[in-house]
Amino acid sequence: MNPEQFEAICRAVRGIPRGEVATYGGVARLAGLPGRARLVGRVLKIAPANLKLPWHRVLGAGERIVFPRGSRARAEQARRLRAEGVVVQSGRVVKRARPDLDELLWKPPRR
DNA sequence: GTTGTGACATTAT
DNA sequence: CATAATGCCACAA
Repeated sequence: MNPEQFEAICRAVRGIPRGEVATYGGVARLAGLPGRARLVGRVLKIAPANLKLPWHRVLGAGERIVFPRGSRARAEQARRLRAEGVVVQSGRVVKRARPDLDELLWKPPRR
């Protein structure tokens, strides 16, 4: 990939707020590279750690962690997500830290 | 140049 | 739920 694409993808990933998540395909689209989900994965893999990218907020389709069960990365990602208040169950994000729209509409807490 | 692999996605069966 | 077919394309062998 060229440097611009690398930058665009890093920017998109950096743009994911704490407690929120995005998918590889979604990041690709946000980066202006629709259909290039694989490239996003590659960038996250080769991105130097000093960039401090919130890679743990990037998930596979269906908001699933893509790393193999039992792998170190798998556990690490779940750990980091939970540290932000995200609910992860069997490798899948069940609930974000901040209430989503559906929840607000279904359960308006205040009067 | 060809092939296999990979931090993926989408659609169809 | 699972598997397969496609699309995508960088990279290493």
